[in-house]
Formats: sequence, structure tokens, C-alpha cells
Amino acid sequence: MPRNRRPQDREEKRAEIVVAATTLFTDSGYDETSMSKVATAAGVTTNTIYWYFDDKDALLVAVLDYVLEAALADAALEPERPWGEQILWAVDRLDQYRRLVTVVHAKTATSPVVEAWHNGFHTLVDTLLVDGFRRVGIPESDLVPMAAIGTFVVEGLLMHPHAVKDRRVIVQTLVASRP
Amino acid sequence: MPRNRRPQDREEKRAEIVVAATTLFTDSGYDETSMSKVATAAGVTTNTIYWYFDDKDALLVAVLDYVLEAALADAALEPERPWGEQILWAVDRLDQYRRLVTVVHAKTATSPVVEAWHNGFHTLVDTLLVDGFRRVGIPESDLVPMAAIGTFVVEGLLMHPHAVKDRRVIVQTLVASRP
DNA sequence: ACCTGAACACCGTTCAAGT
DNA sequence: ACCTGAACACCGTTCAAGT
Repeated sequence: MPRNRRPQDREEKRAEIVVAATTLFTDSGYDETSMSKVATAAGVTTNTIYWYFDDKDALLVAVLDYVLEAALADAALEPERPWGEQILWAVDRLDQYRRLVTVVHAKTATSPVVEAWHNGFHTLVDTLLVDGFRRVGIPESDLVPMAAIGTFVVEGLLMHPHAVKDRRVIVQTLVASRP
Repeated sequence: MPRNRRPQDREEKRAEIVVAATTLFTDSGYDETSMSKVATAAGVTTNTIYWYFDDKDALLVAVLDYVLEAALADAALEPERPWGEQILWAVDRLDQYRRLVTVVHAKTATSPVVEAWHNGFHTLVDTLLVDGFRRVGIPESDLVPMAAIGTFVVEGLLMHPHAVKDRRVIVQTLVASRP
């Protein structure tokens, strides 16, 4: 058995746990999903999870990484769109992860590892929003506050259910607004 | 002992529990505060709390009501201000309750009683924002999406720490924006 | 290196029993 | 009506023991 076989297996097993946790966390919620439920869904024993992850927070971060990576890969395949459509696409794409969005904000206050992920996520989103607003002609001096407002609108739409039509009106109003 | 003495006592005892829970929930967090900690702080036994509240979620809602009522009473005492200053005052006033804001959003998905409070809160905030934006001359047709954006900005500022100065720039950009 | 059975301390909640 | 002691089922996490 070659030496590089093992790490391969380890990654596969780890991934199975992450996939199981993703489904449960997004559908039933983080607090509502016990480690033993994740274990059962992944076909392992509860404490086996602790061989792969430090604790439940670390498993959450792994789920967040997994979900974000998939969304970014999807985004790369998508055609260029008008700026408003781009934002709406992202909101639609992330809509299924509402429960992750709320739990990240709640856990950020107490879990350093979740807080770190949250910071990195906001840095990424901020970069994307600054670029987008620059492209539609927002003056350089207003880009930072506009990106902040954009972030809050995207998060707000993810945290509060809205009809697809209402989302559209809100986002169009946002991208059409000028300070 | 007159018959109306009892309800008085009951309210006092209930209020003591709410005050104790408010401090603990806002400072240490909801999940991090056990019912037994609330009980100790309030000088009662754990299960006495269940005589006054259905469960931990109901206690959270009582805390939310208490905190909101105090903030509204404060607001009534405040002088009229320019629209942007009004929003900034509210953000400053509610800043201490960041942890309540995040936990409300997280629990809304699973607790009907928290969800009901959350809905009521948004109805209230929406009314205030529509009025405010109308006063600064936003056309009637844009009031609804602008109020939604305003809500998301206020919540976003409460959920993400910002320097006071950055808050000001963001809110000023918001109120100066026109679709 | 990887996995498990059994335990630990703690949690929200309940309930029979007291006054 | 109000409060308690004691219990219940469950939780995240640990650890000695196995392979």
C-alpha cells in the first residue's frame, strides 16, 4: 500500500462527514443538529467526528468552506450579467443557506474560529461589491459606504424571506441609487 | 390582604427574572446563559422560572419586549433630529443589544414565539423608516424598497461592529441616496 | 493512524410534593 | 398560587482501550 493512499482516504471520510453535516445544518439548523445525528448520517460513531474536527464549531466552519467554495465555482461558470442581476443571482444561489447565515452571526460572538471565517467572508464580499459599484459608475469616494450598504442588503435578503419579486425591486433600487 | 395585592407581587417577581436575564443574555449571550444562571442571578430556583415563563424562548421574548419598550420610551424623550441623526441615535441606542439581534434571527427559524416577536418588530421599524424617508422627499413609489434597505442597514450595523465614524458615513450615504 | 464504548459535566424541562 | 428537590432525556466532549 503506497504511502499516499492514506491521506486520500482521510479526505474522503472527512468529506462524507462534511456533506452529512451540510444537509443537516441547512435543513434542520445547527443547534437542532446533534453531533450524534451527524455521525449517524455519515455512518460513523459520534466521537469519530472528533478525530477529524476539533469540535462542533470547526465542523460548522468546514461546512461553510464547502458551501462557499461550491457557490464560487458556480459563479465562475455563470456568464457576465448586469450588476443588479449579478447580485440577485448570488442571493438566489445562497438562499438555501439562510440558516447558516444566521448561525454564523450568532456564533461569531463566542467562537473565534467562526469569527475568523466570518471576517474572511466579509472581506471577499466587500471586494466583489466595490468592484461592482465601481463598474456602474459610483464615484471612488462613495465606494466603501456603498459596498457596506450592499453587504447589508444581501445579508438582509438572506435573513428575511422575501418574494422573488420584492427582492428584485429592492436590489434594483439599491443599484440605481446614487448618493 | 386585598385581592389585588397578589398580581402586583407576581409582576415584580417576573420583572426581576427579566432584568437578570437581560443582563446575562446581552453580556454573555443567550446560548451561553443557562436557566440555572438566570435563576441564581434572580435569586430563585431554576424551575421557579417555569412558573413565570413557558420556556427559555418565552423568557427571551420577555427580554426583547423589555429592552424595546425602554428604547422606545427613551426615543420619545429625545428631541426631533435630522433624519440621518435619528437613525444613528437608534443604532447607538441598540448597539449594546448586538447579541440579542443575532440570536433573534437564529431562533426565528425554530421558535414560533420568537418569530412572532421578530415579525412585529419589523412591522414597527418599517413604519418608522417609511415615515422618515417620506419626510426627506423619497417619492412614494420608492418608499417600500428604501425602507427595506434602511432596515437591512440598521440591522447590518448592529450585527457587525463598526467604528462610530464609519457608521456615520454609511448612514449619511444611505439617507443621501436617491434611486 | 484511526475508531469505539463508556463515561463526564451540563443542559432545558417536568412533576410529584410541599406551603 | 407559588415554589422546590429530584429526576429525565439529551447534549458536546473526553479518554482509555482496542486494531
